[in-house]
Amino acid sequence: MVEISSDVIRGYNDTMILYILMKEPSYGYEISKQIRTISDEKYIIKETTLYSAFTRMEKNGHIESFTADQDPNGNGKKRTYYRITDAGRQYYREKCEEWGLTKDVVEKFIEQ
Amino acid sequence: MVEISSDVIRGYNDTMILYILMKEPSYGYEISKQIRTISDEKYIIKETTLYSAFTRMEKNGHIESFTADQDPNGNGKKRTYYRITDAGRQYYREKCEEWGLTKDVVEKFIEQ
DNA sequence: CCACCGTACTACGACTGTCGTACTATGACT
DNA sequence: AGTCATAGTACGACAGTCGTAGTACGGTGG
Repeated sequence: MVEISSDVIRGYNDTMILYILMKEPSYGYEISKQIRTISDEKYIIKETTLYSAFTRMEKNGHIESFTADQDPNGNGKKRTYYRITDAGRQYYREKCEEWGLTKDVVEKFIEQ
Repeated sequence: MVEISSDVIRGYNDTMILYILMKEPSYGYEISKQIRTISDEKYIIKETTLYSAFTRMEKNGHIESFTADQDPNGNGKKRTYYRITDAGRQYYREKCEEWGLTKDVVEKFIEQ
């Protein structure tokens, strides 16, 4: 049974990051820009929140990091990329399920 | 303009409490039972979370406490009741608006 | 008669995630 | 020469939640 957690955005930052990494590996700056555009500028994740999420998520095994050149010509400049793992995909699916539940619960207490 | 906050359930506990207090003043134990039943047993607020919410909310001016007899016959046993203030009602309305925004944002990152 | 359950809390401390602030470093543009 | 965009790292504060525990009272069951 899906357990409802006590954090939502606080818990859903990880979910947003995973959603982006589902398509292809990416890196911090790019992910933050994507979150901004996908949310229509309504949510701008703080840098520190994002990078501390990476650390946590890598520890949890939801993502893996690797370094790659900034441009394909490979002139030395490196970036840290992240790629979603199977555990991360699994976690994402669970969070999506949990969201349905959470939304239903919260909406019972919301008017309009 | 409504700002999106980073906490949802974490921030919506207060909203749930206010929702209940909109109807009539109530007290801790009763509120916790109502949250459980309204949410169809899907969300059970922890006692410590609830009572620390009361302290915070009274400090914020969203609720007011008063003591009253446990039963109308008034045989000495007292309970701490809480009543919503105008500021609390205002806050509740804002949170409801914010919820619409938050939901839309989160759902852009959710599949299904 | 005593143990336990439901009621109605309070106290304390730990933990987690977020966020403010600040700093580094590079390349492009002006 | 200065500023902006990029791409981060480090550190510490803070808020809200939660585990644990303890108090107190009344009613019910064995």
